[in-house]
Amino acid sequence: MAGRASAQAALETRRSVVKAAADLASIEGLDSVTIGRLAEIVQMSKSGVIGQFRTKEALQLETVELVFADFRTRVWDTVKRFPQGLPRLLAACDAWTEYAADPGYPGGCLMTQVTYDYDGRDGAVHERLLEGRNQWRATLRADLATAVEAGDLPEDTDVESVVFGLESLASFITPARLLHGDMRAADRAYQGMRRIIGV
Amino acid sequence: MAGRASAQAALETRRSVVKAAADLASIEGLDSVTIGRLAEIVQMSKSGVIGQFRTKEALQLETVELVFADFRTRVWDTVKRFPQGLPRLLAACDAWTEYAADPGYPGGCLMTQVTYDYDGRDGAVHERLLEGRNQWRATLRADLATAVEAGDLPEDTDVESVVFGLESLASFITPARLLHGDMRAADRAYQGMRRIIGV
DNA sequence: AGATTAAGCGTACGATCGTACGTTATGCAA
DNA sequence: TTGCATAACGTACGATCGTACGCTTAATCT
Repeated sequence: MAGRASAQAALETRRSVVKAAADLASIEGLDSVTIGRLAEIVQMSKSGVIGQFRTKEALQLETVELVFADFRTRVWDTVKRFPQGLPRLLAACDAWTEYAADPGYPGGCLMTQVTYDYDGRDGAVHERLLEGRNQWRATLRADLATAVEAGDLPEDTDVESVVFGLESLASFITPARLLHGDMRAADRAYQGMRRIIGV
Repeated sequence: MAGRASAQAALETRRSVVKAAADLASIEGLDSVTIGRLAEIVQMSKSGVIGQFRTKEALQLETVELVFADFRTRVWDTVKRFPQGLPRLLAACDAWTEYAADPGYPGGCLMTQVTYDYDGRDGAVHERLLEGRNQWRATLRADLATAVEAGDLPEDTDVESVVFGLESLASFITPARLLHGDMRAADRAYQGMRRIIGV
């Protein structure tokens, strides 16, 4: 059996490949994902796999896009209706830690994995990652600023350092679970976030 | 010029290879370090490089050993003379964040890199990493327990969650520096640690 | 219906991977 | 001085890497 030219089927293929790439990347890192192993997983030929993306970097970028989409769905969409400020911030911390603890990938939170993998490299993936994270940071900053204006947080709150703290705590959930077997990592992270915020 | 059988020279070779491996690993991760590229860096043949270690995993393990040795020197040795309890804990946080911000490797703190790289994998590196980190966690716990006993910290301090918070904050210094260009990451981490500890 | 487009396959390529092997040259002990 | 241990070399191996190319086949469009 050879190729079928249905555009819909092709889209499904793309998705299955990207999903497999994300699963693999969550364990071993995005850049040890290999066309050959992907082909084996989705039961296709190497050329069939790469043909969808033309280049490996394009596949990696699409995988990163999936990560952001997941994060948006699981975290951002669940809190965007909260009133901006402290309520939304706390809801975000809750959804965030819960997502990091159960991201739906076998090797843990892919957002975390990709962040630590590409922080020190150059290239399109690094750039896209930075952009995506900055978007999230901006909403955190906005909520913090609103909370300060509303008087829910002290006037001298160091917004930038609080953002740093929140990102730190969320990012350590995966290694705490996988390395130390800490099954309460999400709770600890949320608890820490409240201390960092000061509430 | 061919081999010289001086044991001392061989030791120097080992060290230069491991050092190069650590430098490379700090940027791209320990397991994308390649015998061939190491050989190129230290100006030796591939067989000369691997001959020192027999297998690549042994080289990786020795690299991890270097990481722990560095951490011990830069962090532990500078605080071990402090009185156990809150004083030593705070001194440790100071040395720890400073180390993470300036670890002496081009791609950032190698301890962090290896942790996030091998947390979800099996094998000897994972095992050794876990053991080494647990050792450090034990001293943190000891200082926290002593601080509680001494009345420097509240009775209901959740030791395990505090340890989680400290590790989180220290581990985010590298990505904050490399990804977001945050040059005050170490300060933010130290500041966050004090909030987590509650002092 | 026939023509066009594209999905997926098979094969091949040059590189590079980790490792094994035998050789050469050196330092140290007997 | 002779002999042994070993550092480092060169070469070779089978695998796998990412990518390029042409082919077959099926869906879509005129």
